Formats: sequence, structure tokens, C-alpha cells
Amino acid sequence: MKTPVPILIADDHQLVRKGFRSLLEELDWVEVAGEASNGKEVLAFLRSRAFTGIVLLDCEMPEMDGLQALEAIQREFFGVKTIMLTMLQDKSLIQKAVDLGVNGFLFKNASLDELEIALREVAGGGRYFASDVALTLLKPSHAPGQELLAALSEREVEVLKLVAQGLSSTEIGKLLFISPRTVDTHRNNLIQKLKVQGIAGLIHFAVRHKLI
Amino acid sequence: MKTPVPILIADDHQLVRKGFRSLLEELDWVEVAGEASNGKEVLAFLRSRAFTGIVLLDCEMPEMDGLQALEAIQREFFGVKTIMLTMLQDKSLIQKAVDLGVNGFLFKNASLDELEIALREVAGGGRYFASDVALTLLKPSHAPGQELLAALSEREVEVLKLVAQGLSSTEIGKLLFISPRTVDTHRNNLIQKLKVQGIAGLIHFAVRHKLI
DNA sequence: ATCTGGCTACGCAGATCTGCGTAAAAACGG
DNA sequence: CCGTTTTTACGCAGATCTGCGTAGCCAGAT
Repeated sequence: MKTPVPILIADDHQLVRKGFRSLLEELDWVEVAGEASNGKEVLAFLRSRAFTGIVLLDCEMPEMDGLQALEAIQREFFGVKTIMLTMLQDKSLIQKAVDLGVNGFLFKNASLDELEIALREVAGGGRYFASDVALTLLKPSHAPGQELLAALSEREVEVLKLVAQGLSSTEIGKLLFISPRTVDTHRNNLIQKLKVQGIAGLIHFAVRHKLI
Repeated sequence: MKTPVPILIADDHQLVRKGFRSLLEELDWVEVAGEASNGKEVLAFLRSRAFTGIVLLDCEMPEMDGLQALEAIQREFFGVKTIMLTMLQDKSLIQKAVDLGVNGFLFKNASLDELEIALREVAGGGRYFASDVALTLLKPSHAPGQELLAALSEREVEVLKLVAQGLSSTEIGKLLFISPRTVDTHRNNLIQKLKVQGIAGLIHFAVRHKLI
């Protein structure tokens, strides 16, 4: 590396910024070009000069958060690379960031080694995602209503699955050897318990909870 | 690292095995302890001696594939670490491997550097997932029926969304200022075009394609 | 022994869906 | 300008859902 890669540190906590700065200063091939405490400052910084480096973007920031800043950067500054940093293990956050074209994604518990690897990779035109990112994505997201599902009786789940497959009460009755009316009752109880509206709500619930 | 970490290479292609061996022999802290050309050979190897190292497990193998081998290893050999290698960018494969407790996951286009990082991380008791893993997980899986969705008219999509929310033809008619019968027609056309069964199928489709 | 919760079953009236057609005005592309 | 697609609309008979209630039986908990 001839010229050091410039880094912009964006985080709303001064202590964190200073911490990163001190860590990064131990690396001889990067150079901290500036700091920003929110998205607006990031944009102001980028507009104020020609910058073709990496922005270390904390996600949780006041005024303009990391995602909004990321979007603006992608729109306005083509040559600027971005690495998203966050404490939140949130699937949709990762999804959005990647959709917006982020170059790297780390959680704040990453080691300096990992940060360096990420910086190197991104500086070289690649992308880097921490192992935790994959693990977060694989963690079944605690879908709202998980506890509702648990509150159902076996029979109800059984009926729910069949209802969700589009079977009528009559058909379900034949399958389970019970009266269609009973199926109706279960269906109605399900609608009440799951607090959804009509059969559509039941199917919706079933699909989202991968019962079918 | 005092004693080198033993590695077992499992891949059905001899060339690949020899390639890995030659790559790994460049690393002074690991030692190739053996090779296996399928899952059964892996188990036979592990049973034949005390082995507390890392198994580089190719996923595509005859007789017994990587996943099956992984399961057996986790069941039978507690101290053995595993790193899954594959060419296939398949979400569910990754999911299954992680569910089974794999320690690392790489695609075969990984660099030696990355393999070394993964080995180090796993040897140290951590987990490593290549950046491509996260990207693969985020790639919207080409849900079957994407082209079907594209074949719908605007109006039909509109109706589909409302139907999927559980509204009746009458309600949708009022919302869109058209006759309920027309809504029926659209609904029926949708069922035909999407090749699904009844309203349930429509809701199912809508949910899976994130129309709601 | 009582009580709670789950499973079963039934009635009814009105709204709705289903599956089968037909058809015409409007929009769009060649 | 003509053909195709889209959007609109209607009919009918039977099955089904909806929303309201009631109620007996059984097992496990208190």
C-alpha cells in the first residue's frame, strides 16, 4: 500500500470515535481522515472534499442514522466505500444495508483483527461480513406471535395447518374423522386465540410461522 | 501453537484433496492427518484413532454426503471441529449445517488466506463464516413463481393484495369502485394464472412473495 | 371432589365463495 | 387499423363461511 487509505469514523459517541481512532492509528496503512457524529456530518464531510476511502458507519446515530447516511452516500458518492457497524443483531437492518450496497458489515464486538481484515478486504474492492452476520441471519427471528402459537392445543395446530392449506371444514372433518361443525369451532377458536381476521388471517399466520 | 492442528480432508475428488493438502502444507501450524473421499471414510477415520482436529468437509460426496457426515460427527465425536466446504450457494444447506453445529462454512472459491483464517478461528474454538455465506443468505431465493407474478396485470396485483388481506369481493369492490363480480373475475383469473388452489393458495402466494 | 381447559357437536340466517359460462369497452402494440 | 390484453360486468346453483349461541365428555390440576 503506497498511500494510506483514508477512513472516516462516524459514531455518535465521542468515546467510541476516539477508541476507534486510537485502534486504527496502530495500523500503518490506514489514516483517520475525520470523524462525524451523525449522518449529516458524514455527508457534510464528504461534500467538503474529495474522499475516496472507507466510511466506518455506526448505525445508531441521531439526526440521520447509518442507513439513511448509507443511502445518501451510495447516491451521491460513488467511490466511497462503507462498512456498517452496529450493536443490534437485527436481520432486517443487515438486509437493508446490503440492499443499499454496503461493502462490509460488522458488529461492535468485533476484534481489531477482524476490523483490519474487513478494512483490507473492502479497501481492495471486496466485501466483508463478519461471521456473526451469517449467524444472525440464521437465527430464527422471534416472530411476533410465537407465544400465541405455543398456546394452541395439538388439535388446533392440526386444524390450523389444514385450514391454511385451503381445505374446507367439510374436507378437514373427513380427514380428522370429526364433524365439520367441530372444525368450525376450532377455526373460530383459532381466530380468537391468534387475534387474526378470518381465514385469511389464519393462512397468513400459518405461512409466516412456516406451518406449511 | 505448540503442536500442529491435525486436519482431515474430505472430498470425493482426488485432485481437490491433493490441492488442499498442498495448500495446507504451506501452513506450519497445521498438519494434514488424512484424507477421505466420502462421509463413511470420514467416520471410519475418526473411529480408527483419537482425533481432535478439524475436518474439512466437502458437501457433495457420494455414499454419504457432507451433511450426513456432519450429523454423525456431532453425534459421535464431541471434540472434532468441522468446516463445511461447498460449491453450492444454497441457503437451506447453510441453515442445516449451522443447525447441526458446524464450526465454519466456506465456499470453494475462498482464498487460501480465508481458509487459513477460518482454520485459525475454528481451531481457537470460534466459528467462521465466509462473507459469501451472508451474501447467499441475503440473496432473495428465486422463489418459484417469480415469473408468474410478473405476468400479472397491475389491477390483478392490486386485487391480489386485497384478497390476501382477507377482504371479501364486496369489500374490495367498494374500495376499488368496481363491481364485486369483477373482483370475482380477477380472483378467478389470478387463481388460474398462478396455478394455485382457491383463495388459500392466493394468500399463500401473496405472503411468500411479500406482497403483504 | 371440583374446576379448568381441550375436544367434541349442533343450529341458524345471511353473506360469501366456487365453478361454470358470456361479453363488451378500453388500452396497447404491431 | 386490427388483434391482443386488460378491465370491466353479469347469472346461477350449490357449497361454504361467518357470527352468534349452547353443551356434553374427559383428563389433568387443585
